[in-house]
Amino acid sequence: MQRQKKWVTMSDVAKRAGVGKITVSRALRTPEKVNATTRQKIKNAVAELGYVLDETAGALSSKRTRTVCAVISTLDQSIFSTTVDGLTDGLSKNRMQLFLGTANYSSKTEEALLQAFMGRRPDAVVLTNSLHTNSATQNLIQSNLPIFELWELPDNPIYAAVGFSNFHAGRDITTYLKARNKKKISFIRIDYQDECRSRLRMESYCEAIGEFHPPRIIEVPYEHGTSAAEYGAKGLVKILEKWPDTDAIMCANDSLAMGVWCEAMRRGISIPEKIALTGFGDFELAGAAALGLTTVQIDGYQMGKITAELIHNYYSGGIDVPTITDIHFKIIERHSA
Amino acid sequence: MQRQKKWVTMSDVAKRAGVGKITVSRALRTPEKVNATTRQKIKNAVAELGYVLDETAGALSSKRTRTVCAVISTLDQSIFSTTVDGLTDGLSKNRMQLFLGTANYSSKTEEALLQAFMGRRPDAVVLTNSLHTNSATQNLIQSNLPIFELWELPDNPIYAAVGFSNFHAGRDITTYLKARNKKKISFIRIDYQDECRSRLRMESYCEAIGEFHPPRIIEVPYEHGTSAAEYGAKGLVKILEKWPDTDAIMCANDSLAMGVWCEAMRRGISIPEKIALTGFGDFELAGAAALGLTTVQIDGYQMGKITAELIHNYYSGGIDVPTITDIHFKIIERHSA
DNA sequence: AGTTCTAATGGTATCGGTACCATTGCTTTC
DNA sequence: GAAAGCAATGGTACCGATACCATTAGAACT
Repeated sequence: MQRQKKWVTMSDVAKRAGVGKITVSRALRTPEKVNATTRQKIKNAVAELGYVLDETAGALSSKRTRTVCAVISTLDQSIFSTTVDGLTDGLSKNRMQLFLGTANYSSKTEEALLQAFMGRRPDAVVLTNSLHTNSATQNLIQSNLPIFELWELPDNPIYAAVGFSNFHAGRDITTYLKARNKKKISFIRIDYQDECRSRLRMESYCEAIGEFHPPRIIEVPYEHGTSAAEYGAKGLVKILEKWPDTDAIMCANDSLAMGVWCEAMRRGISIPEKIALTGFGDFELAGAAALGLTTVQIDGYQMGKITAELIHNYYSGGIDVPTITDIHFKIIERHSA
Repeated sequence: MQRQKKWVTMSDVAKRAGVGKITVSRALRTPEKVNATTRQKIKNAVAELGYVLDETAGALSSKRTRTVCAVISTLDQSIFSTTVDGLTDGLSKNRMQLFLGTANYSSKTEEALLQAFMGRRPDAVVLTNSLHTNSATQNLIQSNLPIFELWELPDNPIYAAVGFSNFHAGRDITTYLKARNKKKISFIRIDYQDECRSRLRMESYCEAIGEFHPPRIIEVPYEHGTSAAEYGAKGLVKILEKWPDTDAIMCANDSLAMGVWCEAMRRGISIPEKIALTGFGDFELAGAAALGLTTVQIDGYQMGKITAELIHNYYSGGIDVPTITDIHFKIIERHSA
């Protein structure tokens, strides 16, 4: 254990500038309330001493930590990374910072993480896992904090939701394929523990397929270490076995679609002539320079940024936070379907 | 601005359990120093009141915030996401939490972010950007905090580095291709602002190519909104124009390689028969089920986890933190080269 | 019995800021 | 000219934990 640096304190700055420390506080927090000359003196003292305001102490007395805790499912190869970028960017504009934790699609882990995070007394909580344990939900409600659920629009948000309708997304993609005269549409998804968003899209696929033909669903439970592309490749094989007349495949995400695409290439199955293919997420690999995948685009960065702004509004007064903020989705038409 | 919840305090718990509040503190921090029956009474009181220890206050008096600040280049589609997962997982084991910020490959932004982060009085700082402004470096040194530079092994780390040799990685991949009897090897990279890691790999490519043939390098400055795959696709076109006899392409990352791969498919260029292809990073898309790309694998998760442990060691006493921790890399041989 | 030691517990000061209220001096208003 | 208003500043009491030292009681040893 090494020595701790002795930090310069606000009193040091005050002494140096020849003012009271409360004036220093004001000069840093609400400069407009301090006379210009005084402000300059303080500014100089701060620079000379290399003072950095201690948010830790400020948080304790003001009861505002200016922190937000985010629990996300995973960062690895996931749709949530842009959202985190948007969050951190948006928060830093308002001198707020983000605590990050990953729950690996487990609501049990999420609960433990939230417990730990509550000790940080955040000003807001952001969640991307769709399912929470009862106990976690109770604690969140009792905390009386603004809780933001992202990437979906639940019927009863704990506090507020910023996202889009997964149900509509699944429906629209199905409709899109039907409109392209596809007759036999299959669906592939990975069944992550405690995740229900791609299930929603599956349900809407079923509804949109309706009387058209019985649903054709490949659903594989997630196992650690197996890549989505692998599931996709295997999924295609299964589909060809079970339903050889399939002429369109909807994938629950772009990584799955990549697996399907590559396996199709290997087998000489042309896309979209023989089988049309759609994904979800509009990952980099979906772009025209790569797979050219028809997919659903969601602006994850914007979702994070908007959430940061809503949090700011919540504490700025006057502005009510909407329970539901729909950022919508967009079907990006490329040459795979 | 909404009402704040009145949190239960340690004194409330102490009163309920009929002990002094310092005993409550001990029961929670160092349970072994408290009598079993007392501990149980306190445990009950905590449960009944739903008490959550306020780390904010604890940090102020103990001068240990149990937080770590990480500034990463970007999360989006990047190699750093697994590292962040590893960090958060590793830290939470020791009741520590991670503050995250993204610097978008700009050392100016990194500097601003670090300034803000210093206000949080972290116990350690983690950086993935390779270049820092002078002022940022000075501040970091003066902070006297353990600073961890990741994903590389600089000659003079500010405090400590956890990573691998980018130079060796570039060299080994070049040697690998030469050993496969490749005669004309080109290299593609994106020139990000304030980033020098892929440049290191490029330099070692030049060195390893040596007298073999003049270096063949395609280097494109990064522009926001353009995907790596797009650069890859365009890069292949340029290479075919400038050096039609190229029989191997080294890409500075797997996303670039995907662009090359897809463009090659479109043009009917067979990989690896006509042109061998290598990437860097071993992203999901490189896997056997997808592109089957020969690439360099780095265990980013482990890098984060190890860093978390080093931070813990630093504060646990006794154990010295090594200046350099080499986690190595591995060439994964698949069918693209 | 007296001394020493240890385990268990508590009292008080303190960490470094901000909230709240008070004060000062000057301008404005009727 | 007195009252009221306002801008600028400061004093003091906290916020909710932990550090540090003190205290107590009983065990162990001489």
